[in-house]
Amino acid sequence: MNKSDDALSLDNQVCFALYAANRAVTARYRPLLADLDLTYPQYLVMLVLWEEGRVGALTRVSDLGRRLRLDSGTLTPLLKRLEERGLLNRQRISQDERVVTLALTDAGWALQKQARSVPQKLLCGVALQPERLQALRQELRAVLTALEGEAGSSD
Amino acid sequence: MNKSDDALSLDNQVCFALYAANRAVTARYRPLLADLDLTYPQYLVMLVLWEEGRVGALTRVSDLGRRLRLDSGTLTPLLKRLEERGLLNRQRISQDERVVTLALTDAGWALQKQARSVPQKLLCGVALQPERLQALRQELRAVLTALEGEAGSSD
DNA sequence: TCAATAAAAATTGTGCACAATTTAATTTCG
DNA sequence: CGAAATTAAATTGTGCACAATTTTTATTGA
Repeated sequence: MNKSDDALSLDNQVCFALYAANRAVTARYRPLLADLDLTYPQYLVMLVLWEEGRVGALTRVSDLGRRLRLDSGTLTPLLKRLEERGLLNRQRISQDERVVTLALTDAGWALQKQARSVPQKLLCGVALQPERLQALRQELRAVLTALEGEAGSSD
Repeated sequence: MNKSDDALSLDNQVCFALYAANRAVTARYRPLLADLDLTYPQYLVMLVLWEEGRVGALTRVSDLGRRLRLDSGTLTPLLKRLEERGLLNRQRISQDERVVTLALTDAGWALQKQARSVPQKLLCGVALQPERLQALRQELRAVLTALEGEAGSSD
């Protein structure tokens, strides 16, 4: 049996490539985010809050979950850590006491300034053309869409 | 500031696409692997052992780590679980007592038969052409190579 | 020789992910 | 109205990842 024919061969698995590449990218982020004292998932949460807060929207935990594809089991403890650090406040809304909304503090907004240089720094020293990365991003979005069965072109 | 220009926009981040796609793929695997009572990382370990055991090689924990880019902090407890389930044996070698080698049991080899249908089943119901997936795999390998600074075309 | 160094795996501790369940609030509908 | 169903978040428990340290064994070199 030829290795390149074998569906169980590690090297032939897109999924392993995805798994390994994801961890390699996250590892590349780690020292940059350490300067902000954030983990990668925490950084993603902050990205959403910076983006939605900018237009004056109040982000709910469920909104975050929809954007990041994470549930409350992951988000609740993560958000508590960010709250303890003083980056955001969590508050139930009076119209519906089940809902928790998230509001950035001044410290949370201040951190955005520091974070602006992260994407630039990340690409620095990586020998990959931006166009190629954008093509990859679109391919990955297509995979995500196909797997989720969603119309995912705008969110 | 235009959203599509914003480097801090979630939608523009290749890295988030990678993160989300990876989790979506793993989620797609989960029910298939549940039939084998394996997690995805456990499945990857078994793939390596099936592949290397086939040629009669004794796989070391360090070999696994190199292939999967995982350290002993991750592998040791995972391998202990697989050993407890009777899928493999861990044994230190006499030439160098620091080294732990892994040998599949009969049950470990038997599981390979069940696993053969997994790649097929995974693609079933996913509206993605195989050629496109292979192109994606190669792109991801290029990213991995660029990030690790390795010659990664053969392993 | 034997102390210093290096190497392999294990251990410890933190923080995700995610399934499953629980709690509390809201909505639906008979 | 008021019980049943639904929803949002929190909780509980398991299994990765990974940094940092420790333990054990092997190798090096003065």
